[in-house]
Amino acid sequence: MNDEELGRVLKALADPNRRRILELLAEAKTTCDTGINCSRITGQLTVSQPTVSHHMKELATANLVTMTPNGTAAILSLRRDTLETAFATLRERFHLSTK
Amino acid sequence: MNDEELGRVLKALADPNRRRILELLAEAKTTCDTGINCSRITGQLTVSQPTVSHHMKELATANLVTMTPNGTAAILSLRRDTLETAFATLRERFHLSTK
DNA sequence: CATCTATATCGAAGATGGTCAATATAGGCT
DNA sequence: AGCCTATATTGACCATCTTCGATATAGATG
Repeated sequence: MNDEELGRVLKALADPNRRRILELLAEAKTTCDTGINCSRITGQLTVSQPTVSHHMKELATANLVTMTPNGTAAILSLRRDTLETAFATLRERFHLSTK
Repeated sequence: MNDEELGRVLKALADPNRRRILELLAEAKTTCDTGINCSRITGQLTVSQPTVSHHMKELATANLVTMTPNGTAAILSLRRDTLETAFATLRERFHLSTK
């Protein structure tokens, strides 16, 4: 992963609301839910719908979530692979043990 | 690691110049150098000395570097433990495998 | 003490970022 | 067609961030 992509991921992770969104997606996956959409997320946060939409776009641009349109809504899912790649890149750049 | 500390770490990592600083510290350590100080870092980057000083403060606040004063200069070192803790916290929050 | 080198602080400028209300777009349903 | 629900876009506001020049502080050294 190059520095530009890494920067997008880290900038995306730097906001508390975006971290919360990713957390909600992670939880939704493990509870074997039917899936979570933007309006469900808006219900969980204390920010407006346009703000959530903005954050989702940032997360999608950073390849941290995929948004596949499904009718009116969108199926959201966490890109764990991108997180893994980002962590691996950071480990390499900072000479951390690659355990 | 709580969300506030995590936020500081991620925000610190979100800037390219700060990532470069951490990288220089990581390299300095592995090359068994006598150590690197702020002026050496200023020489490697394309930003001014006050800017480097500002970034060092941010990195120190995030516990990503320690700056122990040594005479006129300062001995800088990378806090790998903080990085490890941050990664572990993110892994836990996003339900990634804790390998 | 004077001076040099290293780092920090101040104050300001410009850029970027998070947020909202208002509005637009678009798919599904009656 | 008309409406409802879900998401996106626009435009603006305010806060934060990065950066700089100028200056201050402080330790070392002649």
